[in-house]
Amino acid sequence: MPTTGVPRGTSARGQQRRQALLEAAAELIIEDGFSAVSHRGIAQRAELPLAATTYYFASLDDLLEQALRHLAASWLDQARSRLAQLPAHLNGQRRLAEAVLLVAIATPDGDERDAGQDGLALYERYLEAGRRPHLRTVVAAYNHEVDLMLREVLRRGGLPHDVRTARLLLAQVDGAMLRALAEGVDPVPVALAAVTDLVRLLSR
Amino acid sequence: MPTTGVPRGTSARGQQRRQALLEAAAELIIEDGFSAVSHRGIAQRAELPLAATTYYFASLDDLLEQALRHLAASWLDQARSRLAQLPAHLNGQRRLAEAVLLVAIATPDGDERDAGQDGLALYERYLEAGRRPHLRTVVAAYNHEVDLMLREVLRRGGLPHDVRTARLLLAQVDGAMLRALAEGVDPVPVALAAVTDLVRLLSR
DNA sequence: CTTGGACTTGTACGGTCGTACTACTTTCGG
DNA sequence: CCGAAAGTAGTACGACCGTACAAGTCCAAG
Repeated sequence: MPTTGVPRGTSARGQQRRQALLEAAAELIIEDGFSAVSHRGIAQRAELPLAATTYYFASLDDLLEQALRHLAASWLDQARSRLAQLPAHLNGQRRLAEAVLLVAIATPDGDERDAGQDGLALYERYLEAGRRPHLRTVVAAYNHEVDLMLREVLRRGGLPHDVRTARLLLAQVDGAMLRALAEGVDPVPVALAAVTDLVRLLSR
Repeated sequence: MPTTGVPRGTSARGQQRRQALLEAAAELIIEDGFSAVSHRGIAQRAELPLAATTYYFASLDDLLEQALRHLAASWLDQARSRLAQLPAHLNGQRRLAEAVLLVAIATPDGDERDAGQDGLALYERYLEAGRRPHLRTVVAAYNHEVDLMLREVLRRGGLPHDVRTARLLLAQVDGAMLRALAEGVDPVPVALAAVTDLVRLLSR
């Protein structure tokens, strides 16, 4: 269903333009943060006129919500493809911890990145959703999917794979990452150490 | 040292006004979020003219940094006073988990609040610090103090009280709180359950 | 070919923003 | 008591913002 009562952008070209705007918005969210995204910024990034942003989307809120949905979907896609590449049995706490990070952190190009600014967007979604109720369902659905994947990782590691444990893992990753990002430390090693500790506790 | 080379607000009245502005800014950060705070909003809240905000502070960034410092200090004060009221021995995993939350979460009026919007500011500091390097030291120092208090709580609970364990606890609280806030769930019970699980793992 | 609706886009409106500036008042050492 | 410095505050400037709108183009149905 379209964003307004009036049909907008139903043609092939229209859908292309919508998509271009959403991707531009997603990039800006990652680079500059949620609150720094504007109609004009999106239009410039997508190389489209300003008015295109108001033609295809009812409001900036609407655009941002759909952009977040787009982001979450691509994050999930990546996490799923990473999970698919993992072996059926994860031996060793270190290997298990690495697998947890692979599905819990959706960095753009794998773990080679230092995730300087990019990681922030991953967590800004929490804040933004807390403030804007209509984003909550998006985040809740995303987190639920991550829970499921983490349970699968736990299962492959021979650990208890109930929901509580999965949530424990995700919260640990989020908390450790966020702290490292805030303190200007490389977040991935910090999160890896934290998750390794937690995995060690779980396998006692 | 003053915020600029020129001495500003050294008089008694000047210091009062500075403080009023900082407190107004802190309240606005908590209520509306970091990015929604403006010179005009602060001035209105403090019942001072707009120009007072630019007279006492070199820039909005400067004002926000000092406001965050003010907030962190008051959070630490509260956490310290709560820690002081705790018994010397914390018996039981539930009691220990509650103690962890008491020092790790600086809600304004204790745990009676549902921490609807207020909790967000606690975590928005992470995001803002990640984006603005000069805020990192503030957050890092705050977190370090919380680490120390959590180690004391662990000690009173008869659990290993090294830094790693304290960081594990804080990350768990932060991750669980943030998720609950984002999903619109009452965050304190969620965090309590998560910390209880972690404490159970630690005391095995 | 015509015509009506979808699509496109330059432009403009009203608003808020950070900050600078200019007068005015208060304070206080000499 | 006075003059300089500090403090105070009203106002203005340029920039950016979300959004509305009118005038244009395009295209398929009649």
